[in-house]
Amino acid sequence: MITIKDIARVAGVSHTTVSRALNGSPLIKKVTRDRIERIAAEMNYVPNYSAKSLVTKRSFTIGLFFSSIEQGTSSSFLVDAIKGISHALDENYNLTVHGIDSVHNYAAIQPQRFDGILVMSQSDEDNAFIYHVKTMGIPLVVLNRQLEDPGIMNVVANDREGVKEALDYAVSQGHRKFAIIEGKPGFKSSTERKQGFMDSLIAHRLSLSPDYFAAGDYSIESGYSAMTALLQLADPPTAVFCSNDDMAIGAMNACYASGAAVPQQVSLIGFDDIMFARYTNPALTTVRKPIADISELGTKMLIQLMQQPDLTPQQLFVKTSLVVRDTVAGL
Amino acid sequence: MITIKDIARVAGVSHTTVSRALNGSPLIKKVTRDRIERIAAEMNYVPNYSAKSLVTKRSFTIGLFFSSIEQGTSSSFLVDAIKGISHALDENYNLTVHGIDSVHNYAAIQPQRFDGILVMSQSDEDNAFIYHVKTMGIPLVVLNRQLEDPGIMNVVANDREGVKEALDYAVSQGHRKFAIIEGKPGFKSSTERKQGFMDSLIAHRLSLSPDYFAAGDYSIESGYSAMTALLQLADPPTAVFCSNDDMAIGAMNACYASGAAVPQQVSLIGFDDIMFARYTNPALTTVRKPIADISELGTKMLIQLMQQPDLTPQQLFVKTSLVVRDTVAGL
DNA sequence: TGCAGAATTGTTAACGATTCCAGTTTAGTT
DNA sequence: AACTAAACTGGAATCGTTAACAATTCTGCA
Repeated sequence: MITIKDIARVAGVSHTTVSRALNGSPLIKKVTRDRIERIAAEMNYVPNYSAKSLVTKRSFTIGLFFSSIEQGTSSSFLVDAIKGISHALDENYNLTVHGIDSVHNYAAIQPQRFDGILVMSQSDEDNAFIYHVKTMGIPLVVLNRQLEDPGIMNVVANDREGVKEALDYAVSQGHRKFAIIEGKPGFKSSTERKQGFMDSLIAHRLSLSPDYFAAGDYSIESGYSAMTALLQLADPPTAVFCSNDDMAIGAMNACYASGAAVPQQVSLIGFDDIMFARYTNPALTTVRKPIADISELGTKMLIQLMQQPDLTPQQLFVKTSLVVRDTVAGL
Repeated sequence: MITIKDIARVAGVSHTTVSRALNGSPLIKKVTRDRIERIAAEMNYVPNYSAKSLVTKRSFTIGLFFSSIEQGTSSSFLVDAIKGISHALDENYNLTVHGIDSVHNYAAIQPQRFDGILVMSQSDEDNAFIYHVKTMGIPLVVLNRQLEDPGIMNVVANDREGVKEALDYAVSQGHRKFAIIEGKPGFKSSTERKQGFMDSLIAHRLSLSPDYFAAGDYSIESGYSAMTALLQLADPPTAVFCSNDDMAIGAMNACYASGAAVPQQVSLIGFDDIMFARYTNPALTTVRKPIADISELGTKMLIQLMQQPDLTPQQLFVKTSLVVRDTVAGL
């Protein structure tokens, strides 16, 4: 294994000079630096990060923690998240991945082990973990789930605006009677999406009938039963916004079961753009939550936070995009 | 930050003794050890892994590399894989995750940085990377994709047996006319699954008509067109085995388009049990590839390999399981 | 030419752990 | 009680790097 001392010997300088040259210190003359860099490259030198860490007290690893490793719904998140993060992350940082629910020993989550932590959060059950990280003083960014606490850096999708845009589109297609299947009660995302739904309807001076607000909890099953109820209304809606894609899939199945044609009879709009949205039959029109972008921006914020820990936490919103497929009919 | 020297001071012993006590050295008297362990726990001591790494030359991190981070199909893999791995992995090991295609500098993949490497492989394009790891002498296990090279530890699903079992089931449901949509030519998995298909048919003395062998390449589109062709046959099959779920989804859409009812007119069997398999309409009967189990077993093998690097590489097969849903009709 | 001050480079000591080798204590035997 | 072997503990070096401080080499100008 090549060390800076080996390079120093070859270059005829001290190992300190080598260290400085390789770390871009301004103390080193350009010719010396160039020569040392060339020699290092020739010798295939790779720095020993353990030694580096030991003295600089930085670990060069950032941790990605995500909720519900035991549940299925988060699966496509993860790849997108990792993609976005590695985009923003320096190549000699390590990204370690953990399920929050498999962290048994909170004491092991320490500043000396993580230079920074990203939490891909999907549920308020993550809060205990989030606050532990915060109290340990580890630079932290929470992704994907909107937090109430303004003291934590938070990057999320602009759900409200995204839903409004989708509804605007449906209005432009001629729809006037809109229903919503709401998300899990108590979740910030549920109220945000509902608000976007109402924003659009109000902007277009459309009526908001109480009958058209159906309860849901983000599960396929709840989408199914909510849709079934909606279809039994005397005057059913022509378009239904489902607060996530899972419920949209449930709703679509309910339509099949009730013999209601999608989209001719009922138009459907989802939210998330999960992988499966493009495979449904017909393919689901939905609002794409840009997980990769959220992750990339979050990582950039984390890096800033690592450099200046006193940076004021912000809440950042990333724009969603409307994915028009085949479940909204023109009237 | 608490170090062993702090503990030594409190315990009135040398830091050497503390190190030994905490690492289970037999040289330390039981009473001394117990006392030191108690003090360490009281002081919330957490070892500094950088220091440990520096002297022991172990990094305490194992790397998970997976192919095609830029493609979608692998998404559900990743969560399952991480789940399985963390099951088998000691809590003070770090698991770092990387996309193979985002590794630009092979030189950074070094023994000093990884105690071991797992490759979740989906394509033979990974081979270059795999051989780099091998030549670097890093303990290595390749998961999910069957390798030709017997010199590399390899854990895969028993595709052949799994397909056979699924076909046996379809036969038991009364089917006699079976078609197959094959996987990507040249892939080991394609031939294995095809072989399982034929094994079952031969065992049941059913005929293998060349018309019933349709080419595919594991893509949704190829499933669609293969199925379309199959439906236009004068004597179409009653059951079609699709070599993966993606093609099964394409095939199902082709059935919709041609007005062939699934499963009444055509029964469909997939392979993989991807997340969406349960969401299709009707829900897809398929062969579950036990990614979590593969990953867990692979990790165990990797740990063994790390302890005794001269262990003879093996090829291990993990049993699949048949997931009966709604796409195979009883005749 | 000589010299101050700037620009470079080098010496040495950390960082927190393990480990070799030596030193001390304890126990067992005579 | 004396001696020896076994059991246990400690001192000091080491891993590869950075960084405080010291030392050296250049500059430019009187």
